[in-house]
Amino acid sequence: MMSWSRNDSNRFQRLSAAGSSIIFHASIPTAEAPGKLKNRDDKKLVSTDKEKNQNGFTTASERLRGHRVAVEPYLSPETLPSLLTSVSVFPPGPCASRFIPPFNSMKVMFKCLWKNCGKVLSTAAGIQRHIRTVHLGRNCDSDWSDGEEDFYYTEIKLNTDEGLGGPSPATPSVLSPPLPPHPHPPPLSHLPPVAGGDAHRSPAQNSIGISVAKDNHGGVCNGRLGGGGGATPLSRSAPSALYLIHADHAYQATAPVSIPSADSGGGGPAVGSFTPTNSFSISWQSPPVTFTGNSVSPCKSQSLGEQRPQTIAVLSSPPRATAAISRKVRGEGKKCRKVYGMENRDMWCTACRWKKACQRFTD
DNA sequence: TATGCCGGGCG
DNA sequence: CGCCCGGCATA
Ligand SMILES: [Zn+2]
Repeated sequence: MMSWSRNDSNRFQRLSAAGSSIIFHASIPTAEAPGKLKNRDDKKLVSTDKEKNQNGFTTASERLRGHRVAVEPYLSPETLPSLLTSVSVFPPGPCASRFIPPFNSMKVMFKCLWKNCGKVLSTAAGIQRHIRTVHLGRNCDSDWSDGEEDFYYTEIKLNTDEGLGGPSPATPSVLSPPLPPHPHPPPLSHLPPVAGGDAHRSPAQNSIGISVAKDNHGGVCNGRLGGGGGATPLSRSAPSALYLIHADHAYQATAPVSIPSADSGGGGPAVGSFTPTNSFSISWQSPPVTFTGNSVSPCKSQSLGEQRPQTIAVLSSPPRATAAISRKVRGEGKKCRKVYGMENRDMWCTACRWKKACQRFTD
């Protein structure tokens, strides 16, 4: 007759894994398919619960969980109800840095992210003007800008060697043996295709290119989320993942969601045993923390070559007004235990006696 | 460390 | 079910 109220959806479950990932996508995936993201024109959705379900990254995260990967959402300022989610791809090896490597010959372009546009210009001013006039309908004179255009275009870096021709999404091999030290990381398009392991593909066109690797030698983990429509590894809508996007809105706050590794339980030396079976959710609350480097695995010795994750940013629906829905925050009010004390345990409500959620002092 | 309570085990 | 408790997140 009584049911214990539990906010399972808000609970974090432990995940046994070490590793982190960065999701990237060159444009807001708005195609009509599972996992699609809504453009923020949809202001109605802002701050609503529905909005949260709009973003496919949650889903992506959900799936990543199966591969023991961490997802780090970056929140953009509240004025912009958009979310930058970053997931980095860690190649195997003991030391995975999460900084963007200096690419050889890169050419910076600016791509319009407006749905079905994709116009690419070589100057920021140009793209801004394009967006302002074409998409935002601000014919007004030149200069006026509230900065909104910024969110509809992105800076992309193209490898001039490969050009736009090869629509091969970045799919770092993660199962292959660690590469020898390499002064310069190879161009994205040279990355080997998905090596062994299970390659998961979502039928969605909006799939987010995700490749994951565990930086922990103990476990093997290779997953690829999305990237292809149907059975083809390369979707024509996917090539966007090729770009090394660089969202220059550096003011995002981070809300890192990392997956703790192994077991911390009392006594059991369970290091190395993994059981990725729990549910997973992301808290949109952004702690005052900023980017603090790798939180997953400290670089240990071993002179193996180091590879870096490719980092690309992504826009998605805004969390906004989420101050409340973070993780279960223990209620302030004192409960039976504290009120009556251990010695008067018989005065506690039954729930408290059974170590359940107090039903006498609810908050 | 203390508190709150989820998840699971037992009868 | 009622009841208890390990273990974990949080304060
Ligand atoms: Zn109580």
